[in-house]
Amino acid sequence: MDRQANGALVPDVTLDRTSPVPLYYQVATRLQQQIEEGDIPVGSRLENEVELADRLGVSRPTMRRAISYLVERGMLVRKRGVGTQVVHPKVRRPVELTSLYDDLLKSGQAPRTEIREFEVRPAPDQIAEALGIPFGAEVTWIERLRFAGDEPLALMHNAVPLDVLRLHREDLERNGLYDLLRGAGHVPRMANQVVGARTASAAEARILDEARGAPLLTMTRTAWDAAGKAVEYGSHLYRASRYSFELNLTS
Amino acid sequence: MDRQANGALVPDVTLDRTSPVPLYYQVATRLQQQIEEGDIPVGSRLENEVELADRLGVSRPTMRRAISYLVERGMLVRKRGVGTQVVHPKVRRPVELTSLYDDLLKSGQAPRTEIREFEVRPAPDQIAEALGIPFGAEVTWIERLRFAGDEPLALMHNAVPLDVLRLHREDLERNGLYDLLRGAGHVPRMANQVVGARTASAAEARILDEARGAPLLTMTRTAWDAAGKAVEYGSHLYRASRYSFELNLTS
DNA sequence: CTCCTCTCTATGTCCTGACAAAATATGTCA
DNA sequence: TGACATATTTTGTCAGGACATAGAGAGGAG
Repeated sequence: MDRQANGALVPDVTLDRTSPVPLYYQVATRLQQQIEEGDIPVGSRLENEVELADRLGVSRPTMRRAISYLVERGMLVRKRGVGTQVVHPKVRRPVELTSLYDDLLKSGQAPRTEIREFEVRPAPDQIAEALGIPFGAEVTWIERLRFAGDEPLALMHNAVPLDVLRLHREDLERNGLYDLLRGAGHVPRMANQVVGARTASAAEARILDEARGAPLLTMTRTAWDAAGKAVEYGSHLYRASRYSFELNLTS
Repeated sequence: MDRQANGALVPDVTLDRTSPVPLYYQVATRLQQQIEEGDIPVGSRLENEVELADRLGVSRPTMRRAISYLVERGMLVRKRGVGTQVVHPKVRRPVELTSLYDDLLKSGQAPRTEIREFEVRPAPDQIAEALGIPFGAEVTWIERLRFAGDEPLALMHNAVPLDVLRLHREDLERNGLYDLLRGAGHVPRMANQVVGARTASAAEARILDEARGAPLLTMTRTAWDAAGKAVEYGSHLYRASRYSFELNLTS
């Protein structure tokens, strides 16, 4: 019924209409696989939407939605009147919102964290403003030192509003802050970051095992969940000799 | 016909069906205005899709597309079975891909650029690899010093493949590099950036009017156009005392 | 031979209609 | 009164059709 013998054999259609996972998503995933495996070479044009939809046995809107999904992720490019092309694989991931902990985990280095300070106290005005909470409202204030292997990598300061998450020191020793936030249902979804640089003070140098005057990367961030509620403020110092930020931007 | 007297007055419907600008976009723009002007308060729930569509005289898919557009831009949040909410205004712009020149223009400071070097020459291997062009292929190589007001701000090095754009020194003196790229039809759409820090060498310090050993922000970037073609490689140095990167991340 | 126009193709926009699923509100029964 | 089942509301998914519009190439006129 949904198979046509138009010369070439139709590759196994793996769509499952009884599955709870949306059709358009199944189609998109299937397309993505074919692209990543090289079945559809980089730079080549896809079949046109109508034929593709026909061949897979879905409607054109569904097909379009699948393609749109991959276009938004930077994998395909559409041109009206021309067709849809596969773009260079080098640029396929948009910016991600990860914590240093996640970054280290992915790169295979064993992250270790030393909690140097942990207390509940009123937020300084500047931080209260960044978080959008009343002046003087209480937050959990944390100072942590992050190691990669044996060497210190970053000195991190965080403030978490009490009504977002009631932090415990033991949890923080085992998990990254972002994991805990996610677990509490406050998934960080948007963030504003400012990245700068300065030289290390004597105290900072001692903690980070650097020379005084060594260059440091600074990063301050406020993160919000999907509902727009501020869930975390952070002000971090990274050893520039050991760390840099990598970003993939789009648009 | 398309106006109903259901208690409150229907605000002037500004949709123009003869206009070439898509209906869904007109609707989205209109919604965005109402949100930004506070007509629809932060945190409040929108009318449901069906009623909204009815009231504006468009179909539900069109209405959905308009809403989806604003959801993707981080302005609205949808929850099935609940409704659509306006999120906090603080987090509404995704990452943007701009050049320093654009940044300065927007912030009202008069940007000035001094071209210190300008030549066509074979790309160093490292840069050729970043651009994905053959080793030894020729590029336009530029060194520029960027001023904000009277003070130097950044020392910038760029490489542009010859087949992307045949640069002229005079053009570059009047326009930002990204403007020129856009004008040539190679709109930068994706980029990979690495941000780090180091201290200034004696030569760099002299050029940037800093003390030797002063902290500098480093940024190297490769940018691609929509078709995945690499259009620019850049390696820049910023005075940390005068500049920092601001990023808005999502997801 | 060059330039214009026309046609063909592919994506872009928009509609109507329908059912599914999640979250909340309501109602019923013990 | 309280807990469970049910109804309602709202977004999510999907179909199929219609017309608009941009890009590219073919063909004809000068």
